[in-house]
Amino acid sequence: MGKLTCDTGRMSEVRPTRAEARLLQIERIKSTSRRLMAEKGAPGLSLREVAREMGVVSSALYRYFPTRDDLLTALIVDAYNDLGDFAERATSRVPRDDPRRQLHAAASAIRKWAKSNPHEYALLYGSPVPGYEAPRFTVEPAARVALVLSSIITDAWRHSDAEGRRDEDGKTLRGVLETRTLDGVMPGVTEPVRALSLMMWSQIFGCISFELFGHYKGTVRNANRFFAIVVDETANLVLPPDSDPTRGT
Amino acid sequence: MGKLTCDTGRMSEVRPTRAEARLLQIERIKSTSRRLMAEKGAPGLSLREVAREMGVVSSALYRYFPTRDDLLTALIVDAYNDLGDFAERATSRVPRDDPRRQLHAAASAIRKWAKSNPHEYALLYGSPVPGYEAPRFTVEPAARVALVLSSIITDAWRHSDAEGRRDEDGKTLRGVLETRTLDGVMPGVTEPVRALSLMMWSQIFGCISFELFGHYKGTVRNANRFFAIVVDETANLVLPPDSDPTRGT
DNA sequence: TTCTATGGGAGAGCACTGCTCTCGCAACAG
DNA sequence: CTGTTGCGAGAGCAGTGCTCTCCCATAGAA
Repeated sequence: MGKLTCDTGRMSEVRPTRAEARLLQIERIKSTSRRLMAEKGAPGLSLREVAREMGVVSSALYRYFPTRDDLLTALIVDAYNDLGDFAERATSRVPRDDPRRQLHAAASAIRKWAKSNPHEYALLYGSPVPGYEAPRFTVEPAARVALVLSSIITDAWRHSDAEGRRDEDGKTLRGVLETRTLDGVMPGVTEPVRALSLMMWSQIFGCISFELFGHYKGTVRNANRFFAIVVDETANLVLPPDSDPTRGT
Repeated sequence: MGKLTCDTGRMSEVRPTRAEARLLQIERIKSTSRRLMAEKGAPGLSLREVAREMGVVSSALYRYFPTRDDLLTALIVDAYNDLGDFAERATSRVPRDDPRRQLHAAASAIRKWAKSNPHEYALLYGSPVPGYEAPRFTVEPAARVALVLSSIITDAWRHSDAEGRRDEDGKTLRGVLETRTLDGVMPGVTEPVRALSLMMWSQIFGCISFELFGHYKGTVRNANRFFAIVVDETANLVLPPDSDPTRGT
């Protein structure tokens, strides 16, 4: 299907080719779905409504997505990538020698994205759709988001003179983490710091979920500042002690 | 695990009265729904299937729950109470002078409940059903769960000689938390400890959600021990330094 | 006991959903 | 110019939440 006949030397193409039109239509379906999802939420997303909105009959969509779940999967992948991009860009705007501020920037970006795309956030980090098994190719875009946080921590330790916290008796953490994965993602970081990084990861998303899903109602008044405090506290656990440029050494 | 048995307790009457029959039928609807939900998940819960399972026509259910959301709300309230009971009982089995073990017991109980009732957990702490606004009377049962954790911490500080961490400059935490609520729930606990307690709360549920929703796949191998480590680390933040009976003073 | 009001199940029906299938048209390839 | 292929239209199936009407057994009043 993806065969492009490029040797025909076709010049000024006013109309898009079949393959281009297909990609364009896929993009139109996804953006319409995103718009409707923003209004009514992911589980309420209706193929028929998407079609109606596009001025097309519902069965036409099945030419592009064989099932509703496949459309959702495409939206999930896009959302992961969007969030990953957003967090990466926010992080890269902070000087590399200030990992604490980098963490704050990354975490705030994630939270900001979540608050402006609540339904897509819920799709990624809320309850998984029952009976829906995330396909293989969603894990790589999903990992990008976590990678933003982990690489800040890894870099901080790489450029630090401090010794990472060690597993004192050497037994506490044996077999707790998947070393195979983490050796690649957080090279040179001690096991306890890796564990605390995973802890920070779930802490950040736990906070955002609680805020977004309304569990803080009645206890947290200023969610912005509370979130900043939480990030700062967990940063203390995962960053080397000499990592704050303003704070001496 | 805390399953509700609908027992009229009345022996004199062979046939139940109208009111009793009604309560009994409500209980039957809820338990059938719970069973189906355990198989197919909350969003896939179908009134018609519940009715079919009960050997009754679907419209009959509307005599008891005016809408599907009302049935879900009833299930949510029951689930919060069930989880709250379970966590309370687990906590009360640990001596009061060991708050750290109490926290471990409470957190483990919550996690255990979540793993044996994953769909109900998702209903409580996953993405909220879109367009569904949790009614007033769900917040009290919801608060019970958080109360288990917060009262362990409050008790620990009450029976401790240590001074709770103070808000040094007095400005950092001003207006961050809802003092009105927390004064009642965590009396005599300093503001930073309250904030860290909320942090612990979302940390615990964040971990459980990540584990249950599959986000730890590829990074955490032994979730039991990882969870214990996380609880222990956060316990360090919220408990008074002299609170461990085994550790001197 | 008799009468009547009420509660609750049965069943039809409406508008909606995901999904399948067939048909016919238009753009492409050889 | 002649297949082949891609794609939209439309009908149709089984399922959904929910409403409405009908009808009967029961509970309470006379």
